[in-house]
Amino acid sequence: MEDQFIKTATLIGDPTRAAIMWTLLDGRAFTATELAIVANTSPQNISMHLTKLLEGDLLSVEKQGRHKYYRFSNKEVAYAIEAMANLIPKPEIRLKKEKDTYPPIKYCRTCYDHLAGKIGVALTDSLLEQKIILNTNDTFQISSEGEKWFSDFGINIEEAQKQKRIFLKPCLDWSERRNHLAGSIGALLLNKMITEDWLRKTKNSRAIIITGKGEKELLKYFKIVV
Amino acid sequence: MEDQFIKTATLIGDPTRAAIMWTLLDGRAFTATELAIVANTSPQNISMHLTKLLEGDLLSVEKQGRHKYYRFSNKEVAYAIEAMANLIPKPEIRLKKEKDTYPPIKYCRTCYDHLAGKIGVALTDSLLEQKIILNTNDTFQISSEGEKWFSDFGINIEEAQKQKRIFLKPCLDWSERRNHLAGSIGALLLNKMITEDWLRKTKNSRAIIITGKGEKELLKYFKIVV
DNA sequence: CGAATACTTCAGTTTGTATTTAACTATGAA
DNA sequence: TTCATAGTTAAATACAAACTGAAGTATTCG
Repeated sequence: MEDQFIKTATLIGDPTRAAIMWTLLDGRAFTATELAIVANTSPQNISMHLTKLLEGDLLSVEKQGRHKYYRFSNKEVAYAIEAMANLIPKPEIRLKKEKDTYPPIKYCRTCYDHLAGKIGVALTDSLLEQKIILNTNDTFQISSEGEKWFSDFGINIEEAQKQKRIFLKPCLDWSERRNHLAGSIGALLLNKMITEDWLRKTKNSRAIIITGKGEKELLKYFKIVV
Repeated sequence: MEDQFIKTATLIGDPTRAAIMWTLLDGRAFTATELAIVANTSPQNISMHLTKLLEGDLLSVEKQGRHKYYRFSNKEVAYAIEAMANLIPKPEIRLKKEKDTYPPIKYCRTCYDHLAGKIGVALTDSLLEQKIILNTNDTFQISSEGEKWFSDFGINIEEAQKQKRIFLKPCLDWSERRNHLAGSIGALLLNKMITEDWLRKTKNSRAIIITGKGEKELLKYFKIVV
């Protein structure tokens, strides 16, 4: 078992391959050429590395015409890379921006079934600021005003609470190193935004597209600039 | 941020250093010489690698006389290594042992504040088998007999349920790849066993020692052979 | 169809970094 | 004191594995 672990560790621990994994963490699927560009190397070389990652079962491919789309083969891989990203030494000073809107969204992805990425964090911040949810020592709770807010928004909280899965929990986002909403509430919010066509899921990827309607509504409800 | 990630990945991704991390995952603190032995290399070499891991803030040291004890510098490191260990390709066939006791414990460690390692898994299995807890699609629940059992055991469930933290949840163990008890119940069980002197915490490590009394009681209550 | 793009394969070269050899300091035991 | 053990440092060496160049296949597009 030890050698197996060493194999996996050395597989991830090559500069070019680590760059690949880092890029794929964004949730989208990338072509070999795209990965060669971001990893700053030749097509031949990236091809070799991608083969190794495939053999190690860390990635999966899908062929579309003359393109090959690579992405993580399963969520455990994403978890591992996120956990590793979490070990990056923290910057000393965090610049605290005093603005009344949240910074523009660079990308938008789902953390398996709830919203993560910059939008997930911004959304969570906004919910906290509006006191819709409350943070008491890293546990989220819905306030009494929040209960009204969710029902106005069209989400039935009682039903969510009945579900087996954990109702409401924070989930550390690697890119922002801040908590965003997970649990069934996170999933319900995501779902609602998709049915309302604020957001659309993309095929074969964890990435999410923001519609024109979504852009307006996100600004209105959450002061998020897309 | 990308280069930082690459640095971390390559730091872990050297065979000798990966072997070190794998060894330390057990929770105990090891001396440089011990690590050289398990990693199958020379003292000079292990010294070089340990220096790099210290510089990367992945490990911390404590000097005791002429010995230096190395261990993970924080829990995030353990999380990351566990997440990586989770990527190891699963063995095709799982040998299912049909015994009426659980296999001997090789080591015993806490997963931050609940019992993990072989003993944690064996304990959870035993609780499941005795129908003290029930597993319904990867969510644990306490049965009605279980409620009585816990109160007989000296654990007040009602109080635990009032706590903010998640009451009862499974936690995937890297070594056994099986769920064990986390949440407040896991912590309470661990605590109880410590106050009853079945188990003792060791200084400077996540490892746990089983006392003579504990050995008898674990067999009696849970059919666990230590 | 031919030309361009996307990707792969293979053989040869380079290079980064792990390891070895050797000499040194510090602590503990006899 | 003297010897043994624990660990470090520095320079020289070795080597695996990444990379390069050249040539190949497959697909799309005009």
